[in-house]
Amino acid sequence: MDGNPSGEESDNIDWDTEDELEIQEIQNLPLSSSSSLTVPGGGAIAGAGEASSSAGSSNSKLIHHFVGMGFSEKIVAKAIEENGEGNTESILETLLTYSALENSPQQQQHVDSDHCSSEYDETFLDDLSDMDSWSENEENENSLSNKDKTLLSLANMGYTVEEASIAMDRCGPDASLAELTDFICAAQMAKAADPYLPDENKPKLNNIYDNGRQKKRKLYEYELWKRKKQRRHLDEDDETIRLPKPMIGFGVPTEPGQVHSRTLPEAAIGPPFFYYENVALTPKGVWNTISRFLYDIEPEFVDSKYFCAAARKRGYVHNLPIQNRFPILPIPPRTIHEALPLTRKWWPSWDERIKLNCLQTCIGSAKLTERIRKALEDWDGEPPLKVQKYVLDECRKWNLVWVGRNKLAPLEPDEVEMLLGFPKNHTRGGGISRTDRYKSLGNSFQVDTVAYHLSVLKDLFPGGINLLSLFSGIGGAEVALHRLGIPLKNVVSVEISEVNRNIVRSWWEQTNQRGNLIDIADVQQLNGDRLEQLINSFGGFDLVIGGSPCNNLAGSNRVSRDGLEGKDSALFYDYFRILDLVKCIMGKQQ
DNA sequence: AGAAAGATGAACGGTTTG
DNA sequence: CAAACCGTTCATCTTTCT
Repeated sequence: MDGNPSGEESDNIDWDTEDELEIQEIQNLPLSSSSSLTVPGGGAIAGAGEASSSAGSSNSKLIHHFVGMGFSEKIVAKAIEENGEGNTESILETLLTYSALENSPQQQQHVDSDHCSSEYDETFLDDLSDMDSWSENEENENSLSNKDKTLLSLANMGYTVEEASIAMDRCGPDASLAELTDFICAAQMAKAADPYLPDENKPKLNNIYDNGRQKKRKLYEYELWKRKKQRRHLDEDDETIRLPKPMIGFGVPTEPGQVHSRTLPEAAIGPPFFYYENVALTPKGVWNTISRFLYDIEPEFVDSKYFCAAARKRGYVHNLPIQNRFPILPIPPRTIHEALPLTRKWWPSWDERIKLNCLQTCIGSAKLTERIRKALEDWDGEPPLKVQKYVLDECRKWNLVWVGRNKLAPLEPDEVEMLLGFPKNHTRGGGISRTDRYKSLGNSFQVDTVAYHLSVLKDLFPGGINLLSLFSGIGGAEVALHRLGIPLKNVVSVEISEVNRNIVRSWWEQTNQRGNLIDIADVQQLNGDRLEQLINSFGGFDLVIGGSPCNNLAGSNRVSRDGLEGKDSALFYDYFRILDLVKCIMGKQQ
């Protein structure tokens, strides 16, 4: 915008030159070229473990568990041998000791399988020793110096200890967290853009699945967890995020109890605005982690039952203003009767449901509804309480509605579309199966809820917005903005599923959008270069929005509810990575 | 015809919270 | 204790490809 580099003596000029100097000095420091923005994540290490460990026994499961934490299989086996399978706590202690002592060449090789630079080993050792001395201090004193606290915060945000300490040296002891992250980011950007560095030596800003770094991060995380546990043991100060009751966040249109203002942490303030969504009911600690990465913003937990006829408990982390929100009109039906009037005729008085439960990806089977019908037709009028209880439990579990005498049925796809705030037949056609419609819808936003939060953008961007939509799915964010009457100028939409991309594309065409829709299949393709190119072409994103995969967090998952480190839910870290890159690139251009 | 790919239906607990 | 939960996997049936 006002990036006018003419020779006026303003504060800006001073800032700029100083910045450049510092960046240049940084480049001369022995900063490893593999120093990159790193965050912990699921895939790589765990995958390697899966491939190499053989099937079946409880022992191999235990090995796998520790390999997943970032230790090598060899060392894990040794530690288990020494401690026995029973005592996981002491196995971990042993593993940590090993990792500090034994940085054998074999292990290094095992760790850096592919794309690690030659400087990598050095970095790894440095960081480990850094970590050790730090954790020793910790145990001796049982309190953190300010410096350590800052270091810890930076590490938690995904930066390496090395980057963090350089930044702290450079920015001085009084530097704020925001200044430090800006500095690190600037250094990374400068290095990535350095025309004198050969490409292969440039840091990969998007390279978050680097095996070795992940390993280091895992160790670091574990140390953190251990200390947290200790602290909790000392004082019962429970800092896990609690869900509000009623679950109305900063307020909903229909209920009293609005919060009119909040103070965002400095590092959280845009540009760009951002909006992150995921399920509210996660395993413990997940929302703490999400909030910590997303600049310590307090999540807003809202149940969509205040917006439509179905429950949908979700957490939203965003840096949007919260004043003067308004809902999409008309207000959608908010009871089952209003939403599905045809069911009223068959609805028995003993089924007191007013709202549906959360709309999920699977529906009840025909066999189940048939069983229920059989169980009900034995009684004329009201069945005994026992039967009522059975039927109601199944109704709530599967969101069944009454479609005939004694006859229950799951919702039709178009009914789900309506409840979630999508236009009818939004997911229909284009070769998508019924099952996949349910799946895509079950994974989507509730449009009215999200739109209520996004409504504040309408006055701020009367000419429309540039949108970066990650994990777009069937385009809940796009539909919400459109229904709010906010023009969409350039939309970059990242979505892995082809049918979902087709749904969004076809919606885009059918609603006669004037803007430009760019779709990308894989978040991994969105690296610093690509983002910079996109941002340069239309001048930055006004909003970065997305809900990352919840399947490893969601309560319905009986198989792989592995938390934020789960195979898919770990993509949250890509949301953070991309958001932070956008923040950095846009910050730099101003 | 037979293989391959796709669609459908059914069985599968556990964590967290109040 | 009740109540809720953006799900995964496997067998079987159906459709499509060779």
